[in-house]
Amino acid sequence: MPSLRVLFFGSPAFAVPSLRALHAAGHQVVGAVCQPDAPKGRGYKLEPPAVKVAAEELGIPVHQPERVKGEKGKPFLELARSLKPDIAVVAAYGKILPQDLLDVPRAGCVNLHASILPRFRGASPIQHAILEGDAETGVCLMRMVLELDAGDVYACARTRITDEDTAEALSARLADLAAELCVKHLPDVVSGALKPEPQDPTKVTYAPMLDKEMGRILWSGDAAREARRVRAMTPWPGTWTLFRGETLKIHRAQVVTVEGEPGVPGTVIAMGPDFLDVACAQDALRLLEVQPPGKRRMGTGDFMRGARLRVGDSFQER
RNA sequence: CGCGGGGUGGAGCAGCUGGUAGCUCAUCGGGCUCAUAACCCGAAGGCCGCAGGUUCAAGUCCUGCCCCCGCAU
Repeated sequence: MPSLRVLFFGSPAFAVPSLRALHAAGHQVVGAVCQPDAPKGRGYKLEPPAVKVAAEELGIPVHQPERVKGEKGKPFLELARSLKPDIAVVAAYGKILPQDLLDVPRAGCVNLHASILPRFRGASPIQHAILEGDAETGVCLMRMVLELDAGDVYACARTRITDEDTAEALSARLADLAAELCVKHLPDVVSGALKPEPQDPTKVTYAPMLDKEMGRILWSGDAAREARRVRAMTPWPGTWTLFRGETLKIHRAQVVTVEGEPGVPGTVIAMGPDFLDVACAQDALRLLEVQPPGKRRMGTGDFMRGARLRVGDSFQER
């Protein structure tokens, strides 16, 4: 297999297996482009993206342009051209690439997207696949065009979503699938041996960027969906509700079927030694692991003891 | 110097304006029960994060340090 000059774009952990796989497959990764280090965590400590850490370990030159578009992006555009890549592989880079940058590699740019396109174009396909209750999801290797995630698809790999999958776990699995898919098909993409399929425009759905608000538990909703929300928003943005005026994080929960009317949404309708059931509009959500502000996460049993919680107490949606 | 909460028997918490540490659970012993997050009686278990300071007296006030966490990013 001929070694290709690959320019890699990616930032978070999801992109790391692909970067490593390309390197391990003997391709010449001429650069790893990722987001600039950003202040994170308590006290604003500067943290490098996962890709930067991995790239440095592999001896791959790292580039962290502030801008890749417009006038301010010119320097990086020149840099990219100077690397003379055969192809660019993009995996959760975090910035939109302009056309002049997409045109730099001789064989264009491909993207590793964490869904079976055209379902869930956009920034958070993994989380939305869980939230919507999809039975399976996957990754696609696709041609990049200016419109977000709209390019023709070269190949996909699928995986089932289990009842236990959190976004974190599923993301790790998909990252490995992406790495495999990428290494397997890249040479044929560059040679032109593999022809991409256009996406069916009637089946397009979007997975918009997540925010804090997506982690709000809707007691006025279906408990099954809220249970999925807990898994989908793990570890970020996390799932939470309001209890006695303060936010309570919910780390683990499951659905409990309730005959007839569960009761006033948000109300505790049953308690056990290590769980408590809260009424939703449909069925109830059984809380198993929570976290009050300023405390570490704890089993629901511990939480109930400290909070002196009783049946009839309630959680607020907003 | 981003904002803020917290470190009290094994666990989760209370302890207001300083005066010999309390609650719920767990544990151990005994009893009771068809059953229940079972219940009743009794017991053990804490140098109150660390180091100084103020005071007749500090978990409780002051100072410094260590550790945990929430928000924000």
